[in-house]
Amino acid sequence: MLPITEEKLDPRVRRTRQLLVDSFNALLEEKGFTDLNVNDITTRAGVNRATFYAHFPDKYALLDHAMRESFRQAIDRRMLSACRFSTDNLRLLTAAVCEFVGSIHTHNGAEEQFQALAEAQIREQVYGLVLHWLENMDTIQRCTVSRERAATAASWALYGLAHQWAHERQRPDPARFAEEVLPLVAANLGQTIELA
Amino acid sequence: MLPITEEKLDPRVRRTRQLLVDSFNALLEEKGFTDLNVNDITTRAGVNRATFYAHFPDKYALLDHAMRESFRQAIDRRMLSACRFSTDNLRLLTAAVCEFVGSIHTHNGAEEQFQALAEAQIREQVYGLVLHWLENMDTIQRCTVSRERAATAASWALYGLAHQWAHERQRPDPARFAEEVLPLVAANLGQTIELA
DNA sequence: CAATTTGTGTCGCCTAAACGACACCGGAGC
DNA sequence: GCTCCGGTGTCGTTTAGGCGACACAAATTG
Repeated sequence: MLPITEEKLDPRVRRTRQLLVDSFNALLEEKGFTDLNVNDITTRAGVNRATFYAHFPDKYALLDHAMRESFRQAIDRRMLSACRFSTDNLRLLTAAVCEFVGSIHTHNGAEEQFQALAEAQIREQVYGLVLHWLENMDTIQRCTVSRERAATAASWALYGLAHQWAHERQRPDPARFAEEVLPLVAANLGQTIELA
Repeated sequence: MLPITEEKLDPRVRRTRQLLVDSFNALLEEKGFTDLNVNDITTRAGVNRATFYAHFPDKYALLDHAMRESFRQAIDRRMLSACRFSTDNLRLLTAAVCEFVGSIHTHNGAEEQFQALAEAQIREQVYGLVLHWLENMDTIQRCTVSRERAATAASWALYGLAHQWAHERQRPDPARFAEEVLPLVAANLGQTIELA
């Protein structure tokens, strides 16, 4: 029941999606999200424009997909999805979210709709991961609220903190910041579990 | 009539070929040419094995293609194919061949059939380039031999010198070596043209 | 204002590539 | 000897993608 959704899909599909995502990310750095059209993306990807619409309804959907992929990789790289809950992992997750939010903030700070979609993606995945952790806890104590509510609170709190951190002019080290705010996030989970 | 053979071919074909070439080059570094099979190549490229045979009859043909591409890029990068003849360009070409031969020699020194195919590819292209230069000369003087013969002599001499250079234990700088042997190569062309 | 221009989204026809199955060969091991 | 097996090469069927054309909306421009 690992969250590894390694869909064994047609190599052509996988390839085309990757090409589009890569092209999109490159253009994002160069031109920003707003002035960047489907034609740019497909041309650079070496893919026909019609093919784009076979995969994504519009560029917003691609942004959504790209963000999901990008953030998922950031999580996987730290081997957080494979692990179970621990205060260490929670700290690592916090730092990871900070770095991710920070990087997109510095690069695409002004872009409105961009931020919104990225935000939703990140929260969604943090929610999923935290919930996954909670479900696999062996010591389930003091379940005053459902895991879902706890996960919701934790994911929003976590993102909010990262957001604030990203907007500070003099950002402290992500790891240090994570250490600092750990109790706040843990408090949300503390309603369902007993922290070590 | 530029040698830019930018065949406007189906993006799928271009893409697949590139994937195969990249995969091939990577495996070449890791395992060498002999122990490396079609399955390895296609698996890494994310391409079906049958597709490989739609493009190349066997791995030798792919090596041929990869060498051609690789060397052509090395030439294009120095903008030699776009230029006309000059002693400077001849010097640059010599240095380029040395570097290319040197790199494949250090990496795949032992591989027999590998060397043979690479050799043929390089000579062929040097021949084509030199011939192109000769054909576009404006001062055609003392044509005692045909351009084709001169190009043949020059390309073989050039490769031979690069080959010897690559086999020396203490290789001098390619540019320096090119300067040193320039008269030898130029001598072959000297039968058809008057050097400045 | 009308006349472009630029970007978007869709559709039908055709081809490259995926997939699985097949026969073949040469070597390893009983 | 024999079988087994990994690698090779081919074939028929199905599907993703390329291509051009189309209608449409939103700027731009004269």
